[in-house]
Amino acid sequence: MTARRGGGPTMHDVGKLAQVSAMTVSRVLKNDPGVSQATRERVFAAVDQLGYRRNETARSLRLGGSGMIGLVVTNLANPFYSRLALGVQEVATEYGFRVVLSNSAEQVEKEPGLVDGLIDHQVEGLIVVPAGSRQKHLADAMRHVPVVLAARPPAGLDTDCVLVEDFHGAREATASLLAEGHTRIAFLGNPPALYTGTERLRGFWAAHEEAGVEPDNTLIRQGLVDAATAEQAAAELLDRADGPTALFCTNNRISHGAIRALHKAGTTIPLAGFDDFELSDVLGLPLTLVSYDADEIGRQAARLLIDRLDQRDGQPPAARRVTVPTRVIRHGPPSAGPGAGPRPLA
Amino acid sequence: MTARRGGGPTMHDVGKLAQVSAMTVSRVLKNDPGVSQATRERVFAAVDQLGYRRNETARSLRLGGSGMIGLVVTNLANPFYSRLALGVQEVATEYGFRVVLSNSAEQVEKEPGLVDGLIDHQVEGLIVVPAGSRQKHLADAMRHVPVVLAARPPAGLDTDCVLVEDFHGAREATASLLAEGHTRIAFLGNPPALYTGTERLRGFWAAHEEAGVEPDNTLIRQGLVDAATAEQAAAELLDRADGPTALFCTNNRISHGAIRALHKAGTTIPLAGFDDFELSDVLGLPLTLVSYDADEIGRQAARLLIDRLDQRDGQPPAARRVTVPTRVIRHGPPSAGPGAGPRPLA
DNA sequence: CTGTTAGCGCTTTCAA
DNA sequence: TTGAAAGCGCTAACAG
Repeated sequence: MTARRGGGPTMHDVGKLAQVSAMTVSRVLKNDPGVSQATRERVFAAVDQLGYRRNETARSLRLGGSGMIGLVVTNLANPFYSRLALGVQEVATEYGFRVVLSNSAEQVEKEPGLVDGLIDHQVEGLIVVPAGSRQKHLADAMRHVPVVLAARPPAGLDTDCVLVEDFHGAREATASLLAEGHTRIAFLGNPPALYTGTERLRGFWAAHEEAGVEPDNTLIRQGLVDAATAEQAAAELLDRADGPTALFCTNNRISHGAIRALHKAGTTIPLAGFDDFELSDVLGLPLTLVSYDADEIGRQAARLLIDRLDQRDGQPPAARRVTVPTRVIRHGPPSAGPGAGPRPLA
Repeated sequence: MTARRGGGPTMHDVGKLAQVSAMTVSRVLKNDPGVSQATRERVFAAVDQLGYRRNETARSLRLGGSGMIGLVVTNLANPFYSRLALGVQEVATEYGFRVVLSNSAEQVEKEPGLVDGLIDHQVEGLIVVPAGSRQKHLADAMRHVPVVLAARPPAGLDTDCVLVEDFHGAREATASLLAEGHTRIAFLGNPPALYTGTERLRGFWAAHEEAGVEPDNTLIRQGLVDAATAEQAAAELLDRADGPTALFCTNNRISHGAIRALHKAGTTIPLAGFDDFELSDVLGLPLTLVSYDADEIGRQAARLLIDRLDQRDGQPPAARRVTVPTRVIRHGPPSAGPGAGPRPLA
């Protein structure tokens, strides 16, 4: 077992050196106006000399609040989450809160433990991007602190959330493919248990209905969890004689897998999908991407949470739902339309 | 100002319900063997009923150790840092430590504040990827807790660090370009104040010397801080009549900028650089990338730190330096060599 | 303007 | 096997 360190100087030590009580040191450090300038200076001198740092742990205990909010995400390596984290941090800092980040590293089953851990460490609130569809651990968490969901709606919980225009974005991007004349568009999606998955499928479907095109069910693949599974699914579809003339991908990792499949097959067909990504514009592929501001999701979530913290004494406000807009981006060569069929790469 | 929450049930409350003292509750929760089975069960029942969670803040205060280590990075959106963070977390968890992540969001001047904040929150040790070359704040930090540096060496500090084979990797990648006959290779690098910058330039230079090629100083651009500045620098070089026949980039963001410049110029020449990146293999560009395991940097750093924490009572060990190996990866079409000159894109 | 007292929730130590 | 007392470092509330 690892030894724990005892500790450095305390306010008492500082006080002794500055010839005042610990209480006065506390006042000086808190910028309490009721301290003479002379004393103030002596205290600061003592602080410097001892290299004293106030113990926030003791402070939290005494004050009954840690000044921390917890953020739980699945995968920081995905820019979506790291941008979201930046947004949370930006707003939290502004309001004097510190953010403690927890990363479930793609393991859904770790999420409840992370949430509990954060609560044990006295975070005053939580922002969570739930990895799975089970939210019981979040209901438990809500017994202790306010919880705000990001990018996923609550399932049986009465709390705030920040969502992307999933339906709208998917419909718009799909419609753009349909407008180019594509009628055989493959859908590559994450597990239907995820809200974003079903919602984006709904948008995909709605665009078809509006265009009077019947979607081909055999071109719909859900349950893709990462770039590798997406690549395989895409490869299988591309291999079919009656394969798709365009692809729709529900997130950046799935797009990556699909792009890799296209590359390996040595062909290309138009691809639409959620999430813009780095270098998407230099791939030279016909891409239609649904882009949105992940930072903004984080900022909004932080605002909702802090607002709830401010209201802690009064009536808890009714659950709110904030939506972050999407916009469609076009990259690469203009689509040749479905007639051209799969195009060999240059 | 934000109200602070009072608090949920305490051990005292649990004890009252289970008809034991708080002390016994503490023992049960700690798995202390000296408690009767019957009592144990009553306590657990009370814990469940109240939804009790042990207050880690109070615990830390009493124990004189928080069980947390701090990690400071500049930019979580860069996969290098998020992978590193994963590695740290992996090892820390294994040893029962929690990781508190702090992100300076590219603002070098925020780093000292983050470090101080973590110390105030009683982290038992720190892992830092220093953003700049000034390390005075780290010297201050070392007065309180052990500090391990990742990806940068200490400058005037006596402490452990984990480094990449910067020199070796740069030399090897450059050598591969030289072997293809290139003699006019541009160097696009980050500010020389950063260790990785100068070290990678040294490798670049050494490869030239070994090949008997005189590097052209006018092709060397240092001080590039992001993709945008790199893009501009690359564009300027490509625009010259006596421009380079190949590029060397010192990190992923600079590579991204250079690739975009190539794309906009509508030409391509071989590019070598540090850091592999997503979709590098489907760009269809002749790339020579120096790849390494960022997770492993994090893991090693965590090991060094935890080892130091274990030795806290005894003699502090001498500063150690661990190196993580690099390997060179080739992507895209075989280089046509310098004779071919800039090649129009397909 | 400054100090004393008490206690945040927990655990170590000592006693029963 | 269990409990009482003391105190980790800090600060609100009350003196002086």
